[in-house]
Amino acid sequence: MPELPEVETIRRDLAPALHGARIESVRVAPDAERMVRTPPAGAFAAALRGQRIDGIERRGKYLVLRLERGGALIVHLGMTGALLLRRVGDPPDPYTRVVFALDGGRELRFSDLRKFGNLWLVEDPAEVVGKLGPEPLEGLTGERLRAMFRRRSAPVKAVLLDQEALAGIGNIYADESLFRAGIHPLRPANSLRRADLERLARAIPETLKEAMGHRGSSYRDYRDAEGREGSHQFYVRVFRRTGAPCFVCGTPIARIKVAGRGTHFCPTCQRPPRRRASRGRSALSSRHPAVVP
DNA sequence: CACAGCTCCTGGCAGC
DNA sequence: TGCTGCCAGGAGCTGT
Repeated sequence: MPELPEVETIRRDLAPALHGARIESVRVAPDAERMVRTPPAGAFAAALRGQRIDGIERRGKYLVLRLERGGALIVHLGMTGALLLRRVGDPPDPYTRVVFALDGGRELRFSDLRKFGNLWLVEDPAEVVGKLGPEPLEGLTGERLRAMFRRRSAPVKAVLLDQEALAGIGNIYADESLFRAGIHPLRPANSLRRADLERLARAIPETLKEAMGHRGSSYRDYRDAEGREGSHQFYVRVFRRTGAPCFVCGTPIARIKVAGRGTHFCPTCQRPPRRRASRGRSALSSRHPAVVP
């Protein structure tokens, strides 16, 4: 699953090759037209023909390809998307949904088994990435997290996955960051104490940078622009290590569901939240019984 | 507004 | 062996 470290790895791979490249033509597979969000696939392909790529940026998990004549091609890789830099005539890549033919006999292929990926051609990138929260690698502090979490009673992991809160963190790095910070994924975000927030503000960029050093994590589908796997899956502390011993204390890693996602943590290193009051009559409410009409 | 739950999509895999 | 049905999950959408 491409999250920030994977998308940034792809961006760095593609940047030198794509800078100044000219798009000769674009082909969208008929069964993948809905992956092109705007404009309609035909207009999308026509408008890109002849455009030169001016630069490639990343915002959260989105890649923003600036076009010389203005506007931007924006790509989100979804769950299983890959952007592969190939040459015309190279062996076909399975699940290729969109092909950008470039000058010099090169091709940029968008392969995506599950079709969760999306593409946009827009005048202003803010139309797509404008609502994203801040970049976690740019000046994250405990204070900023506190402001972000202030009105959020959802589990802290759910808020970390919210791209409008913080951009670029997905399921792997949410679990890894919370482990590194020693915070239980079910703690309500707005219940974190200042020390928790400071540790989390350090843990998130550390986790992301370490993963980038390993060129991302490949579980099944992630590939870089050359089709190679990352290696960070061999270095994760908790993600998909259910039942295996915690590297710190030896306790078996637990797996629960949070915000609909498989969630992995160490029950010893990440202390559970204070249990909520039971739904039955609490001592408090029985002292103040509701007035029955 | 915040949040939970549903939807999309497909290959892999458990269970029968 | 081969079928059925469940699972994985990013993000957009709906309902509360």
